Amino acid sequence: MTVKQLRAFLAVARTLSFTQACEHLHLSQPALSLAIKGLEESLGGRLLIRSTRSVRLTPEGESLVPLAKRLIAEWDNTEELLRQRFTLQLGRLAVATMPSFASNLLPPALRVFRQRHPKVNVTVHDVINEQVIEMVRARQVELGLVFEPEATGSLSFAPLFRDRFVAVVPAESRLAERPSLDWATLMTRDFIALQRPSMVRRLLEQALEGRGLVLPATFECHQLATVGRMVSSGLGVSAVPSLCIDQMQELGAVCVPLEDPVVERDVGVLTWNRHELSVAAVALHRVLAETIQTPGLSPRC
Amino acid sequence: MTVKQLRAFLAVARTLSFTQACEHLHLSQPALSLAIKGLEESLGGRLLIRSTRSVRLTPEGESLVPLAKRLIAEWDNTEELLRQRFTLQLGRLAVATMPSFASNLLPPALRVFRQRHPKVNVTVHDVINEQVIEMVRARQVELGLVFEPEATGSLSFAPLFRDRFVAVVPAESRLAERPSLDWATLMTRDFIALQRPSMVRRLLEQALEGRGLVLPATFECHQLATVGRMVSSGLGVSAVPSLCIDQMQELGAVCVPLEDPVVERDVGVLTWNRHELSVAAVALHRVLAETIQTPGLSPRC
DNA sequence: CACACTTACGATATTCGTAAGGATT
DNA sequence: AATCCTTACGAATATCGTAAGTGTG
Repeated sequence: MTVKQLRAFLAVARTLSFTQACEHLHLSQPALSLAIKGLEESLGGRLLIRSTRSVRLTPEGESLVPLAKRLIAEWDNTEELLRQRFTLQLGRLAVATMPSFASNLLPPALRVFRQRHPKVNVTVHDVINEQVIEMVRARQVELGLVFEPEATGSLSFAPLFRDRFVAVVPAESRLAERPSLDWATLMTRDFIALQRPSMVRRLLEQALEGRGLVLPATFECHQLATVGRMVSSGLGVSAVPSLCIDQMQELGAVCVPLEDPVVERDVGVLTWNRHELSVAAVALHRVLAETIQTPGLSPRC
Repeated sequence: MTVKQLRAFLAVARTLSFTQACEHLHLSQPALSLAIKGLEESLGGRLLIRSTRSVRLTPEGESLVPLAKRLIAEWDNTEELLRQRFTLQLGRLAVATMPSFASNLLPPALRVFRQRHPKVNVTVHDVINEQVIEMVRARQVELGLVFEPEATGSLSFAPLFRDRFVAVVPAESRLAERPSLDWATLMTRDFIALQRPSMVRRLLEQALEGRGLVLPATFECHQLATVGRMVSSGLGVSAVPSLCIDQMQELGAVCVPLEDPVVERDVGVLTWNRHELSVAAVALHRVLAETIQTPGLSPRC
């Protein structure tokens, strides 16, 4: 029994005429005859009574009609679903992202993606960096947006841009006018740090440790937005990845290049394996690579 | 997309190996490769990641697995169902029969049928002769067991045997010793008739009308079993189709050939159209033709 | 006799298996 | 080097369409 045969049978059952069914099927009468004959032989009995002048269904044929209808309908649905999924006319995609990326670079990228593929559903998990890695590893998401991990293991990391930490100071501070700052200078002020566990916090600690410096966390909080507000309120200074520059400036803080040491790290896309991504995931990855450019310092007002 | 391709895909998805899948499918590796390739092309994307050393599913492939499983399972079920129906390993059959046939000739025929085709479900509607014809015409049943109707219309009637009415008299009656009876003699006694509407009653009335005789219904009842009991109790005499002989004798009445006029009529199978019967219906028709012989008078004890 | 399905047959397409090729462990 | 999938190619099979055949209304 083949799909073609079932379709042929249904067409004949509907029209009760081989000739008419032929047109629907784009097939010649003899070919249709053979198809029906083949179906009947494969099932072991007659489905249609063909007296040269009329076509009718046998009871067995009659019982096959609803079954065949169902079968063909589900067949077509499945075929169409997969086809849509491949052409991104339909689909679901789950990504995980660290908070700093989620609130800065991701939204515009998603906007572009949405414009290109309006039917694809996207779920964004904004969790801390380590959890992103876990979610990719557990295959809960196809893509993860993270700082490059130390050990990728079975995962693969594709960098999007190199992120460099910048100082965040109150607009009223004298530091805000400097063209650049070094860590020693920055740390003469009260420092507002993210609480552990946080990748940003860890990157800072690791970088300073190499230079014999200690992070003096006068204030600690969870959210970058809070850091920005605290700085702009004059409570102290901080240092954040450059991908947060826009957010910090919107919150009223000023970002200044930070050196000695320069703390930098790749930000990119983490996947289980690049080769077995869904079409939707590949498309989003492409959009990310296209839309994201290294965040830099815009001229201060 | 074809059934073969889906089966091939499922086999590879299960084993995650083309080589192993080949054995299950009885196919060579290259043929399998081409089948998968064809499926992927027809759907417009890759379902499997083949690195020379390992085979894995793409997310789209993964999403296809449960759909394909369902599809193939239903496909096989449908195919098997029809095949069983054709080989009478399964099936349903509805027949209608007039009461006299139901309680006399049908049971042994059904026994044989059941023995040959134990999996076929048979529904027997035992209703009056006219209703049998209606049920066949309405296609509620495939076969009807009736006296030959006056007008078959679009139905076709195939006779099984020619039935001749016999007299039914009490065992103690002097009439019981006669080798045969005529109607005039029989009607000197009280007559026990079936109530209208009844084919048996109608046949009698029609036959006697032609001879200027009138049916003197002293007693009337619905069931043939009651007629038998009433006769054997000495309440009177009756006349029944020969297919009821055994039943009457079991009830203690005596059957005697009846003449002048001889009332006879074909009993047979009524169908909508012989050519579009189910395999099961044809089989039962065949069993009926084989097992049923014209009921006659066995030697009295 | 005209219409509708079936059979016959040659052409085309598809599918299959064998053999060679390529890549990874 | 061994294993596993892919590509190449010739052969077998299946399917299709044209043309002739057959039976019914």
